[in-house]
Amino acid sequence: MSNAPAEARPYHHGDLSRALVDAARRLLESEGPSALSLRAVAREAGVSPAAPYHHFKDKGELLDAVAHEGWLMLDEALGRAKAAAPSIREAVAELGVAYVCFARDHPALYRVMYDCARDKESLPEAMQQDGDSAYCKVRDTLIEAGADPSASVDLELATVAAWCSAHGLAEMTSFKQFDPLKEACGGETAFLRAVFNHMGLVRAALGE
Amino acid sequence: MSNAPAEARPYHHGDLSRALVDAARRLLESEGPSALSLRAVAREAGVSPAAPYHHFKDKGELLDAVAHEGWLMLDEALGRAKAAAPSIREAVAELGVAYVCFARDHPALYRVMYDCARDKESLPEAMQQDGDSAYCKVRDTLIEAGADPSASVDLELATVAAWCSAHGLAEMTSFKQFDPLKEACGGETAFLRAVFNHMGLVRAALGE
DNA sequence: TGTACATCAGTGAACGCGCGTTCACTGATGTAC
DNA sequence: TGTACATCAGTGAACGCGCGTTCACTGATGTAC
Repeated sequence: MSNAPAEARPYHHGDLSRALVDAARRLLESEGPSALSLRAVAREAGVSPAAPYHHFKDKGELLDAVAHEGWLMLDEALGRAKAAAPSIREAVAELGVAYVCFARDHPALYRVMYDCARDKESLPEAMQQDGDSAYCKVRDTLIEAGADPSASVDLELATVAAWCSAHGLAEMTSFKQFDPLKEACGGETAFLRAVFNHMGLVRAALGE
Repeated sequence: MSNAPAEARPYHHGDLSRALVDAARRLLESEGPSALSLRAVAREAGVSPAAPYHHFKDKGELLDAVAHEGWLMLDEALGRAKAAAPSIREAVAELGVAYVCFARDHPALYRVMYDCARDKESLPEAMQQDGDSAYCKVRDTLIEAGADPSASVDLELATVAAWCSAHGLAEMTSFKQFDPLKEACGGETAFLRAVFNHMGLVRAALGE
């Protein structure tokens, strides 16, 4: 399973921290979050259980690195969705759909991202500060769609509302109860759009 | 810590399954979800590690019982909120606020509820079938507020939208990033109401 | 009412397991002279 | 260019731990006669 088979790898790995994060992600995809032990990650990377300690202080620090990577991937996914949106008014909903699809396609990684955040009772700092972050993309898109950037509290509230909606839907959409509804809407994506529609986020952001 | 101290308890407990679920909830409140092992629950209930197996097939079944209790508590909390709402139009937002407050006040229990659901990829069956369930309360309230009960897909979508919004906000509100915004809104409850406002759920449910 | 006996609901010791982490170690690498 | 040596990044064995679960057991309870 390891990307770098044992016989090819020299004694010094070269970039073990990178390899460990990759191994963790592979494990998450195949086994789920409960399988993500430090030992399992080391095993997956083809390295002894003690090796990770040369690169991460403890298990938490490795998990943080994995989560960080997850947030970067989410940023990119939302960036792509925004670029692909047919109009600025539809862009908010498209961001929402892309967000939920990211969670659906990487459920274990998504879980780790929020588990880490909950441990610190804080979302990643970059989320509010880095203009490339998913959160800032949502806020900027609301502005482009016509929200008043000088009404800063309202703008933040609208961004939070959108973010929460997407997160809530992301966690719900995998429940089988919603299968009939998805079908009635004509597929999962149509279902997601329909739910977002019912939240009226853009209208609310514009004060309509 | 046990409700029934060892010296007072007879050899046969009387209602150990009840006591185990209570012990589990006490543990959740004090130690969080990660402390919820079968052994810890037995310990907290003042009973040997093997005793629970006379009442629950395995750990999962005990957890399910705990989660079930959580859902009942949530049903009651929403029932109280609905009864206390000043008008039917405000009732939806009040349900949302009550939902989030429940999650804030019982964070570990709330987590277990959804962890169990995710394991089965299904919310509790009672949620859709039992008119007393939290989910049905939300749907009924939307109808009372004027949503068209014959437009069943739209009604379900609106209910899902409301539920997802509340769940999303419940998971977000504990992050410290939102502290300034809460303050700007004049307290946590005002913040919650403001976010729900920005979701425009009732308006959307009415097709406005 | 008393007694024999089946059943129920506990006990406590033990099982094997995987975990996070530490430790003394060693092989590989880079640098100073 | 060669060599001594410090440093880096691995190894593998071991630590103690708490876990879920099983087992043979035993004390308490309820029932049939």
